[in-house]
Amino acid sequence: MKKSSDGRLRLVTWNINSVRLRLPQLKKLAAAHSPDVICLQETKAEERYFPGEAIADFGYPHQLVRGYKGYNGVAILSRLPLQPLEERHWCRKIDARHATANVLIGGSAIEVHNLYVPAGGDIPDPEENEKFAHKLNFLDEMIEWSRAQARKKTPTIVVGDLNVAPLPGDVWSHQQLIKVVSHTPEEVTRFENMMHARPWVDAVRHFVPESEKLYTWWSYRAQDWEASDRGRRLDHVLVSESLAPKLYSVQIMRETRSWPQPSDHVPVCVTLNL
DNA sequence: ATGGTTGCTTGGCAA
Repeated sequence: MKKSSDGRLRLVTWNINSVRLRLPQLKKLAAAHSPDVICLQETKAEERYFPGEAIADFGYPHQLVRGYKGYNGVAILSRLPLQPLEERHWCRKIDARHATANVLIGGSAIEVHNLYVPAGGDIPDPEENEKFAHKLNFLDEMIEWSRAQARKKTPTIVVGDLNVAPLPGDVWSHQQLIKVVSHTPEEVTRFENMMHARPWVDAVRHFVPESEKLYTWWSYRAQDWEASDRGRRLDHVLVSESLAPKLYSVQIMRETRSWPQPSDHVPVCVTLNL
């Protein structure tokens, strides 16, 4: 009997910054790497305008889409069947920052959470900047949420644009970004507490030492993003402990930042041998 | 030096 592909799961997370504008890039990514599951953030499309048929046509018929007009929006696209789960209402808002489903593979299920954490504005002070306050509250809720499912047996993967670069090696200059939203001690401490709460394993740092610089985002504002290389690692793949031994490889798809009309984030790909 | 670019909701936000 022919061996099925049940043993391998390849998952990509990508802040696509408009799914309609970058549909050709999504198709190219799917063709190049053939992931089983693609988690998107910042789709920026109402659900009725989400290009679901086109995406099904290039291989992802199972879809869970959350979206609003113009901002936020997340989606889980899959070659494998999905069993939608109820997303949490973070910070008492309904804002399309969370999509969650069981991915059914080889007779078992893996719980996938796709999250888009608020960026938090420019001023790193919750008193002066309500967007930063919202971000800190969101991260506090992620700690509680992780704690609530501590040592749960369900194999779980959390991915998304978490908008925090937790390690000095996750930013181009730890010193110069210490007071910049995404790398402040307030955010980093919360991120660490969230990681310890379930606990989660950082799938990318599982393979790449902390001393090595790693980025998934480069600002549109740089004259030459590649030459200046002032990036940050904002996009993450976290796995529950039982999945850590099954991690096979990770890849940050830096090359997509050079594609025509790129997103400012690049996809992160993780492969597990189940 | 407090700029710069992009994408959406066409004009002012959000990132």
